[in-house]
Amino acid sequence: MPELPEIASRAAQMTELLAGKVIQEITVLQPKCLNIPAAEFQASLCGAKLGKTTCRGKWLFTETDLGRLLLNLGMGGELLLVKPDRLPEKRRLVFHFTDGEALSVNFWWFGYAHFTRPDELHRHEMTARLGPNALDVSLKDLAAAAKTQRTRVKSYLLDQSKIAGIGNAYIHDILFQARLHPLTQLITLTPDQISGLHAAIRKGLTTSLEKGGAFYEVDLLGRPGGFTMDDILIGYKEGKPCPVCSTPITKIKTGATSSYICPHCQPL
DNA sequence: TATCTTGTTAATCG
DNA sequence: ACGATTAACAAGAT
Repeated sequence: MPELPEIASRAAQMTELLAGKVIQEITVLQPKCLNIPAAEFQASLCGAKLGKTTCRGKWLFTETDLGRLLLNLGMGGELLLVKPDRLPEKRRLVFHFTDGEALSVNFWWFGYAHFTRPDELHRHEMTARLGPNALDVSLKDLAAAAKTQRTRVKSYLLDQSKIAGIGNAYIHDILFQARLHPLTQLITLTPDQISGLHAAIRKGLTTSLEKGGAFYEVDLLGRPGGFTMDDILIGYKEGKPCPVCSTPITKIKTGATSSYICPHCQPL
């Protein structure tokens, strides 16, 4: 559940469904996703009472009275609240609660479940450098950054230390709505283009956020998000006509990632 | 079999 | 120092 819309809706749901639960036992099926030895992780969180869950970028932060649980679902994953006899086949970690329910954690590639003690919150390297959530970045902030940051617009948007929460799925439509080629130098943007980009970020993310995230991820109860392919303008629609000018959408390589663009609407 | 992928870090080059 | 690029890492689908 990689990007901000999924993470933010999941955080809200976790607070709603998990706050108040007490961890009784933790099953660790994949120790590699932890930041500390499994035994220490289990000992640290057993007996913890869960508080609210918040998010920053692609990270979920669940507060407990014994420390903080940090989750990053990597390139896709599931958090499922189930009865212990209904656990999914694929799982890396299971939190058993004293009320008889269980939270199963899985990711299909690269994910993290980390723990920090209350006095070490600031020492967590992987989240310490995250920038503000994408929806909290003001037009003024973006304009200021665009004056000094010498990089390509796509690289900038994906840089979690600058803006947190945008990934390589939502970025296609964000750049399309802003009418910008991914490889455009940020520093060359006009004030109009910057305000267009700011609006496109908000539009691209809130549309999905309001629908509970993307269809390819499910919530704690196993329900898929309401943001479907029909809501996507050009992303993953190679060869299909651009909704604005009907030019076929193309897929191009942009560094290590791919980008879907309308070559007519987003010239370099 | 080869290649793709919603993420992040580290190493390397210019 | 900084930006760009590549590889690596715990998988699964096509």
